[in-house]
Amino acid sequence: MTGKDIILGLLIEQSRSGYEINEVFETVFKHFYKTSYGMIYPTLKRLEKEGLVNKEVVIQEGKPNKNIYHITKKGIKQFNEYLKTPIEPEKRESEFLVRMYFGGEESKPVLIDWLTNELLSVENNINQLQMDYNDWKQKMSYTQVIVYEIGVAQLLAEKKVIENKLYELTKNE
Amino acid sequence: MTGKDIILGLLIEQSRSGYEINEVFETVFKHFYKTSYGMIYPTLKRLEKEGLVNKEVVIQEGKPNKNIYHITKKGIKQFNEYLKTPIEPEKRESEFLVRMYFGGEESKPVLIDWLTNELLSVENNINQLQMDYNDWKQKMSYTQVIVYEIGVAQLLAEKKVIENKLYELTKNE
DNA sequence: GCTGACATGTAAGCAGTTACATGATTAT
DNA sequence: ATAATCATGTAACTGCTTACATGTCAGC
Repeated sequence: MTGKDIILGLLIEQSRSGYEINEVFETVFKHFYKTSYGMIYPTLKRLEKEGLVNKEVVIQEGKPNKNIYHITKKGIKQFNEYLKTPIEPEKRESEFLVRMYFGGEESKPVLIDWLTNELLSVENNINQLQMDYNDWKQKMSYTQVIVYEIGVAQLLAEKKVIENKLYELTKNE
Repeated sequence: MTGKDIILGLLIEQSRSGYEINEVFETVFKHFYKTSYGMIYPTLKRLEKEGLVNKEVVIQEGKPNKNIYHITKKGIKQFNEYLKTPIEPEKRESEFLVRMYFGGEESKPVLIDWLTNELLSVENNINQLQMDYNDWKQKMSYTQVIVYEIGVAQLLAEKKVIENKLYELTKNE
């Protein structure tokens, strides 16, 4: 799975500009895939050259022009080919957990600081996910609800462990 | 955070060979960081050239020789410098969740298949984590127990959601 | 006049991954 | 014989990230 596959999927859902694709990556999607404009624009260009998408220049009032990309038959075919490949195991890189792993010698206040920051970050993610959910739940498919529910459940699980540990670390002071 | 930082951390814990470093990456660690020999050996070589580690060749009976790497003062200093950098947000790439996101048009049997496979994979991860925990809990630091508990909690949370969805999908058949 | 949302791009560099290559020893 | 475990490495490639670069228009 590369950025190309995901962009094709998003363009099958509906025609979009690079900017709009990035908006999708910044809401629900960012909980299981991270990327940047530096990947999106060059990929769209390449996709067009390969005949997998068509570019349409849309002149807007009060806003800069935008390039809307439409999927082609070849693009749909390509995405269906991707769907046949085996699902890769999840890749995860958590610097918070790495630091915790190595943090055995750290003092209580340092651990409390790390855990408190992670708790804040987890709580922000939960809030963002729930806001995204409220905005989009009318349009969400059955499987998208599953994605949302797994995301929230995992964040809540992490939150609970951290809260318990923070309680343990602070109760005797 | 790069592979270099983590290898330095593991060599502060204790002196190890490249092979032994990989063993650590294949147990607890793999739940929050993935890598391969192709990163480990070149990094150890570079670390030695930079004077952050020292190589010792150990001749073994009944096994091939191995290169044990020992951290130097400069290496410890370098690791402490790393510890001062801000913690990067978690990077996650879940192809299962990407497929689910795009899977709105798939038939029930296909969804059941995807969810069942993911459930198996999650259950395997839980079992592996619990086995690692039983093997190492005597030596684990307080913070390593936290890492373990967060890992298990998140996997159990995902398991629960998938089981509920599978029940929903299969009850009316 | 300036901030913020909207909008598109490039180029250098990096931190790996993948595939290949080799070999000893032990257990079956 | 042959599979499994132990053990070390390289070289080509890749897929992105980071930083840079540019610009419009709306609202305050």
